Amino acid sequence: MSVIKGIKGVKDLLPEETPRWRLIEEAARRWAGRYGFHEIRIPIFEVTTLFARSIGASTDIVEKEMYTFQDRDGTSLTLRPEGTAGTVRAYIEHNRTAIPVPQKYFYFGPMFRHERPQAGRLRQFHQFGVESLGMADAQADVEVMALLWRILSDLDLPGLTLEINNLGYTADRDTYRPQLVSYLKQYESGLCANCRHRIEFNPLRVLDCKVPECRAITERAPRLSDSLSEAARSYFTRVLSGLDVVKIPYSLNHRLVRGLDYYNLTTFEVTATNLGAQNAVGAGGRYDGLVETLGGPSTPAVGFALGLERMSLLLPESAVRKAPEYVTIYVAGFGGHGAVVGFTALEELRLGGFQAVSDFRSVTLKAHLRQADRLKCRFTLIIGDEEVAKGSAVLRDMETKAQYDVSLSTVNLQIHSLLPGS
RNA sequence: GUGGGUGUAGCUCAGCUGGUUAGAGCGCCGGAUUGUGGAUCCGGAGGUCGCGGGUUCGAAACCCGUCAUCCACCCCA
Repeated sequence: MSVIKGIKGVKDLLPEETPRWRLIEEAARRWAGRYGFHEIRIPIFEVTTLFARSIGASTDIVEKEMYTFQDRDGTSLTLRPEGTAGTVRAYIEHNRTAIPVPQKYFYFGPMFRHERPQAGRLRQFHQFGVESLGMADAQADVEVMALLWRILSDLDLPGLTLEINNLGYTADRDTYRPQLVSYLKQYESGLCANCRHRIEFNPLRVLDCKVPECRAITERAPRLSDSLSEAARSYFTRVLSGLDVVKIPYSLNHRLVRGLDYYNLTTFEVTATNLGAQNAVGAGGRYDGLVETLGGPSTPAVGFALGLERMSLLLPESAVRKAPEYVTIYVAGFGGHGAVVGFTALEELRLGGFQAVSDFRSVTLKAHLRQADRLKCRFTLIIGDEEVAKGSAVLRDMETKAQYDVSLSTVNLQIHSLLPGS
């Protein structure tokens, strides 16, 4: 019989790893709550056009990375490659605009992108994301970046820097783009094949190409910051001074251009020095046009997403708290009667609120105690045929090796009184 | 989609320029201790040597293909 294996780039999280994930999720949840964000749970798949329209039809994500399939009636559906589109869709669909206060959402969940797996890159990966809808104010940008930074600082992830850039308004980019294009065309032959292609479709992306030759050329290219309108400049100034006020460290990166089309004004990215090639831990920005693009009322918005796998990669082992020390009771029931009585005692303990376990394979006391030791149980309740005959059991403290006789009829009560701290 | 590395026991790996019954450590089960754990000693179970073809008297080893996986490009969180 052939063994069925998991899908390429799709990972199982085994019990050894889930504690560190919980740590990360709890930190994100805790800080999101403090900043007034509320959880939203949106579907894992949507109509394909939602992503094509929001992310941008000519982006790599939409062009070649989506898991798209046909529903039985022929409509094209796709597994969400990110969370903003679905959140905004839900926001519009449920008329959340009608709710007066600014809407601030957060979400957790798997995202899907058909890419070649690599360190820190999977086909099913997980994001924590935040969307702040309704506020066209620099303080909303700062708030979101502060939240991002607070979560990462809380987890003590090493080697992080927050990079930030100003993409300006659409009109600003429209005046800048021709300048950049004409400059790039002068040096077209020196650019990599990819960037030569980008001159036509997405010239701004040439700015964050990593090929050294391209970088040398773009180093002296006209800068977007020089084409920005006064409004965009002063907005960005307010963002930066806001970051100073709340003491969030950042570094300006004029090359920072996001891979999704819907961003404007503030864009930011947190990169790690210790992550290999996939060094972006989280990223986001302002996307004032998106709600309208998706058919809603004009609504300013900012958000970000964090990659949970990458955070997990960075989280030092020492940060993962040991699982809380439960008082675990191992029940060693053995012998013809002991096994039966032990099984009922095991259930009684659980009903009484204890964490209790046993190993039903073990037929000797020795084997039972070895299991109790391996499972790091604090106590073992020994019930053999002798104990059954006497109507009692032996409670062994695995650390001190002290043993107590307890009556089978009142095991729970007696254990309670014997436990440390009672 | 394109490169490169790696696939031998549950895990980590050894196996010299091809040589016959494929090994170690850890883990697992049992015994020494016929009802008392962790240490020690002894024993045991567990392997299509990723898969398919080829070369050879002989292949885990060499060749070809294929699959998986990791890393990088690319892209991004």
